Amino acid sequence: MVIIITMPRKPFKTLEARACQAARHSKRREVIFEVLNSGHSHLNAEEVHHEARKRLPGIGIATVYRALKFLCGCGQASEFIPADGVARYEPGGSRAHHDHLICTSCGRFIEAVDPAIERLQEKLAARHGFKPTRHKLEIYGICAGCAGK
Amino acid sequence: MVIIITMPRKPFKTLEARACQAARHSKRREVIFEVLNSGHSHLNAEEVHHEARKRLPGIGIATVYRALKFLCGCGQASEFIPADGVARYEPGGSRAHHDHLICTSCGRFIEAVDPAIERLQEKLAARHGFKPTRHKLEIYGICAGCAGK
DNA sequence: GTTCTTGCAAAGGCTTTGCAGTTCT
DNA sequence: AGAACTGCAAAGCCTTTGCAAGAAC
Repeated sequence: MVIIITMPRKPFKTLEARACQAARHSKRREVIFEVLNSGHSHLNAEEVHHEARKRLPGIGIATVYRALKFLCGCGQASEFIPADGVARYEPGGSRAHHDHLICTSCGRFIEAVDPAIERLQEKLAARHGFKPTRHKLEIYGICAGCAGK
Repeated sequence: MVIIITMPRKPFKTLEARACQAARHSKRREVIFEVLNSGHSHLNAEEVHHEARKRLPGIGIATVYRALKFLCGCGQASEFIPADGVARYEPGGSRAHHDHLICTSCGRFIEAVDPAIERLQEKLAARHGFKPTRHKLEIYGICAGCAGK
């Protein structure tokens, strides 16, 4: 049986260079880009909005959502959706790929990569005649800090 | 910095045996359990509802959601949330763990497991002082069928 | 009879969209 | 001027919840 995934949450479409260049210089987008790159990471839209407001008090949540989709489309940000279904955003595109260890006790996100796992994933996909374009690995559990308590 | 994940979508809580036994015999729950085990897999709540209606025309969507959470809590079903943020359900608990290859062209879900990857994931977590409880690996790409076209 | 379950409708939470006004080129 | 961007409020979608009625024990 074939299951069709309908995507009510519109995935950002990868924009062509043309579209990215057609973009105008916008203070809002710049600020949102800065927020993503300011050390805070894995922020959700609301948190990005909160940070952005500190710099541009009038900025609206819709603008934040629009800018995030735009940045994702241009490869300047990436979106990921953890088990609670609420999108979170990181600077950069897939270039800086990494997986996540997510602490279910304190909510901390730890970034990690293991080249060996990456290779095995490729092989696993190949074994099923599948051409992978991207993947997502999330490990939920208890982080070192929380385990110590 | 620590990020707290708020979980607006309430994760099903693992029910104690007591709670599972306190449950009454309910035709609805039985039917929903059957739907999950009927060969259709990776159904979302709406699809489960649709199937369940064929057998019990009057069943409501709220009942479906409640039953799914309940079954997940008892380990008789498991929930997973793919990149579109819409929950999908499978029969069985974590016992029958597997990862997913998801075709972005036709929407097909392919189940796969690779013990070597599982082991490496454990090691990766351990390397970060992290005690994993569960994990999720999704590989998005093009399946063999779609690639052939 | 008490406790659990259900349907319905309403509410919630996150995200997108329509539209009129604003900004950039 | 023309095209893109923005804020606001409204709408959408998926999911949860309150409540009165129903079913199970």
